[in-house]
Amino acid sequence: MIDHIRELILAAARRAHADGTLPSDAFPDVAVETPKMDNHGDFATNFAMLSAKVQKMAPRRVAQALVDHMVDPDDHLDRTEIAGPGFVNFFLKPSAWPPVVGRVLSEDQRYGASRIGQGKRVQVEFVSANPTGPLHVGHGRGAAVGDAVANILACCGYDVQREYYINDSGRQIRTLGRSVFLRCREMIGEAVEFPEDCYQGDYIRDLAREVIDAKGADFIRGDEDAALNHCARHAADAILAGIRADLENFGVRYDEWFSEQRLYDEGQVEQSLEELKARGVVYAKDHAWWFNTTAYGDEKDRVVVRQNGLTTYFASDIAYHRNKFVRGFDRIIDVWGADHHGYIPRMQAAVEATGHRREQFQVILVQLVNLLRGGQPVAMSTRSGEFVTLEEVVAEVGRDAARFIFLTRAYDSPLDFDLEVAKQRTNDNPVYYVQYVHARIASILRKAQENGMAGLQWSAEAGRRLTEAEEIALIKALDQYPRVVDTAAENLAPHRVTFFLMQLAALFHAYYNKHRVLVEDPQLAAGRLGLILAVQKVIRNGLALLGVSAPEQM
RNA sequence: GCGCCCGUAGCUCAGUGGAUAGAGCACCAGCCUCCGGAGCUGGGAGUCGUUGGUUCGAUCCCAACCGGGCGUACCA
Repeated sequence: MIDHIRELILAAARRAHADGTLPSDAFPDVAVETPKMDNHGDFATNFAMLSAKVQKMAPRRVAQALVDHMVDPDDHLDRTEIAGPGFVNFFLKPSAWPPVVGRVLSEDQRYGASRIGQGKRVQVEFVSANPTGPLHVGHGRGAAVGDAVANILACCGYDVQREYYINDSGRQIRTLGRSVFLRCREMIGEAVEFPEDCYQGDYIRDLAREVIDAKGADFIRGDEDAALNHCARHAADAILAGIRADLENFGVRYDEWFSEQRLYDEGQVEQSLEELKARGVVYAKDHAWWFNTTAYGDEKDRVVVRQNGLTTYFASDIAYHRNKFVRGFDRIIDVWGADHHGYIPRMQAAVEATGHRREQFQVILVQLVNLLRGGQPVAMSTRSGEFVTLEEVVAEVGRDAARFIFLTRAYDSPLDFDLEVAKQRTNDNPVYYVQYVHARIASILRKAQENGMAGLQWSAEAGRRLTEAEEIALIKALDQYPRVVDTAAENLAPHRVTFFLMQLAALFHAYYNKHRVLVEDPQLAAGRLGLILAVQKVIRNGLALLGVSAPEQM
């Protein structure tokens, strides 16, 4: 509907320019909004205020020119008015709204989809936790955000790929191997001092037990390098398998699991460094190689090859992001924990230095999760080994509740996640509030079947019977949904969808409590059944974007 | 010190330059012979951290300051 209003405004402006009322044809981007107050109409535009300067006319006179030239072929407008400093307010006839229901019903699962992505290839890389320990709740938030962003972009016409980057080389894996190896030696009765910089969690002991069971105590006592390597490989493989299982259980499926080691094996790290040396942005100093990231806005240059000849993590990350573009993505999005924000400038430098535009690379910085139980903080520390894993959270509160709650905040806002609240089936817990609408409508539809009302079909005639204020309010909300999805895509902000769904759910519950759907009058019943079916479809579509199920019964 | 994020109702948070700033929770008072009460209706609550600036118009953009979080490795 909003696009329709925009067309009316633009057409009126063109007409006004054609007959000389408006001197300039330099029209601003037509902004149409839905005013907060009912007495400001269903839609309003600030066209006149934005145009005043270029038209050299007072805003209210520009507004008058628009109103005078407004043509309404569909007969949707009840009236227009000029208000305040120069707003043009549009009041629609009630009859303008019901056709929206018909559109939702016919577009069905496609309702809300758009083509703003123009088929551009975009990659969303998320979670990418090092395979040195199980996923925790923070990773869960990143997974929920990344997956939902990918869903939303796909819905808006982007060609989306989901990727997990596996940090399977480097020091952390060696530390992991050493941690397991030392626990092995402990278990076969040797006195060892377990260093603080090793991984402390109980899962390390479990892995050590597996190694001993498979290879025997003599293997641990034998060649130390061989044992260490085996421990590292076994631990990394086992932990990665666990991560994959956790994510699958969380409803996240990746298109690609990309190995860091592969970049080394294929010589891509070396190749990208050589390219950067050739371009003169990587230089030698103090027996190390440095990337001139300050030239791209970083606060200091960064080492890519250390004095000892080993590459840094940054070096492989340069190669990795170069590789992403080589694979043909127009745009790449990384989802990181907020504690990595200091890393952004050097990564932007890498993207630009490898010949791409800064806007082609975006980072979603997800703020931390405060895990609570009954209002009390739950201790979370990887070092002490005391943390609540994603797997445990999902097992306790369920996948749907976890995903929904992760998406009830803007990602740049810290999130309190209370386990007790998350598993409660009360209105403290918004996921059930929304899902309940879907189930309740399903129940009404079942009831309609039983009552022999299944044959009632939506029609324009039935739509004309939808005149109650609550019905118009619901339809207006349905009408806004496609714009909500577009805005969520433009801002990479899934919580917009979450908030919309809670609002739509509230409107439905209010309607339900006030009006009966299954009434005697067949036309009215047909109209109301069509309306609630449309609500159900939008709830389902929206929940799907969030990766949350839409149950028929609860 | 420097950099990034955040300061909005008692609490948790929405609000990507528009008119009189919203929701949930909490608190108080009501609503089930009727399609699912995991629901609904009504009520109070604010110098949008402070001060300047840009603008016809600022919670939103800019600057400075105050307060909180995070980061500031030849770690990953």
